[in-house]
Amino acid sequence: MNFAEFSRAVAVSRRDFCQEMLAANRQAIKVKKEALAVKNLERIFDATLRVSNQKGFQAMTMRDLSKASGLSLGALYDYVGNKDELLQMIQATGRRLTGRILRESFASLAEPAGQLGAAIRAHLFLSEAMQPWFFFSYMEARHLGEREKERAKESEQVTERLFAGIIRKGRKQGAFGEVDPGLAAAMIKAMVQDWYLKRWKYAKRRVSVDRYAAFVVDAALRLCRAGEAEEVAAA
Amino acid sequence: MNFAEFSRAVAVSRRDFCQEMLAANRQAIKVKKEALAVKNLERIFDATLRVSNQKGFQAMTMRDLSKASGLSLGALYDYVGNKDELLQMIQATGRRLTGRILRESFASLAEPAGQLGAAIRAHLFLSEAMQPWFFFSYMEARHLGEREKERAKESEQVTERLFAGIIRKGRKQGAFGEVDPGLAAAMIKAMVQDWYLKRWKYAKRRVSVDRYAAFVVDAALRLCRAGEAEEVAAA
DNA sequence: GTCTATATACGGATAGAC
DNA sequence: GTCTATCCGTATATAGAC
Repeated sequence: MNFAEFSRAVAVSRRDFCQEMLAANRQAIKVKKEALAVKNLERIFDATLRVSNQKGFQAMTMRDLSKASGLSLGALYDYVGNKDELLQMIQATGRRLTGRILRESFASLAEPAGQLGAAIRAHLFLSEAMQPWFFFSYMEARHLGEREKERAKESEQVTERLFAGIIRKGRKQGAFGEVDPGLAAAMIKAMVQDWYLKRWKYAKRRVSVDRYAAFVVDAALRLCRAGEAEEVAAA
Repeated sequence: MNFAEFSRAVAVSRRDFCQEMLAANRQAIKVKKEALAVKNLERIFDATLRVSNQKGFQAMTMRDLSKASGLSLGALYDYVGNKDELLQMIQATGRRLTGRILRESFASLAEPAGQLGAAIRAHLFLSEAMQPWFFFSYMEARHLGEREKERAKESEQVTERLFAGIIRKGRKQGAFGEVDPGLAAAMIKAMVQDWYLKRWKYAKRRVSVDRYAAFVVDAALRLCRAGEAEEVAAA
């Protein structure tokens, strides 16, 4: 599976995001016409991520958002309630969407090495398709309330446990060598995260997602085949 | 070299930091008594990181800072000029300090594998000793002006080039196998960064710096001995 | 549904007493 | 050197016209 194939198979466009967001907040959004509401939510969503990812959500004023979205200050408040709710709304929608897609994306494979590769690719490709949200989510997570912050951490750990689970199974089956599944999973997560946090770096070097994915999968497998490699190093 | 040894050898206390900061901003700071100025700078520095790392620098008001540092609003302005200068001052001081220590910390070793391990450890231990600053610096970098932002990116790339240089040399000497030095360096950097960005995670699992360092060094060497490991996997 | 105008509050920075 | 009191700009959120 490469990124082009992934994009064709999974629906994660801005429109999909905003439809999900509207559905989950139907009562709070004052505008009734479905199509219009989605259209304007898209403008708000887009503007929020664009401005926030440049100067931070805190520093973005509602006037900034008004200018960037093309809606007046008054109109904005027909959609968002207040600035804080806007943040919560975006975070919650994103987590729901990514969670669902990740869960769906690797039930099929059986062999641990294949599973690990598929999980890493699913993650990377998802973060590529929704890069602005992933970046935003990471950077603004600590500005949320305690409850939401815990959810964000939990979300990170779910991913890691998923990797760790595959590694643990691989060890039992003898496909992988001696390696701490928890730490190995954390390292994989860190490598995946670097892709959407340091876009500028990889863009500068003209590294594509597909090449990056191949490298990370390779690095992960090397790490997990630790026991065998160790003997070589010692020999 | 473990963390305890590193701590004994290198001076990176909060006091050291603030002395450096005072020296570099002597003309801007109105308070003349050296010892007093350092003491209050420590309180300001400490409070800034504590509050910022919780709610973000932008969201921290000067009133927050006043309360957290124990100095009055008026007194603060005898030390900081304005809020923006405070940010710049902390960033510049930290970069100078870390840059100097890193450069000094591995001239001695000759063999590539040893050098790579030493460089990784130096980085990790430094980020451990100055964790609040590293976290702050990472999170607030994008809120700086364009010029300072470029400096932050440059600072990241300097580190990476350092890793990449060692790997490249190792390949030439035959100590390492087939691996992209640039990407491998980026992965190492990502793993090192995870330590100070996700403290909560490792604290929860009771992973020490020393254990983390051992794991990362091991992972890095495995990655760089790619060529050899590959043959094993294929066999 | 969307706009402009505005009430109300809060933050940065300073003046001047102690 | 440090404090309190205050100025002034700007932010959020709403009311009410169109």
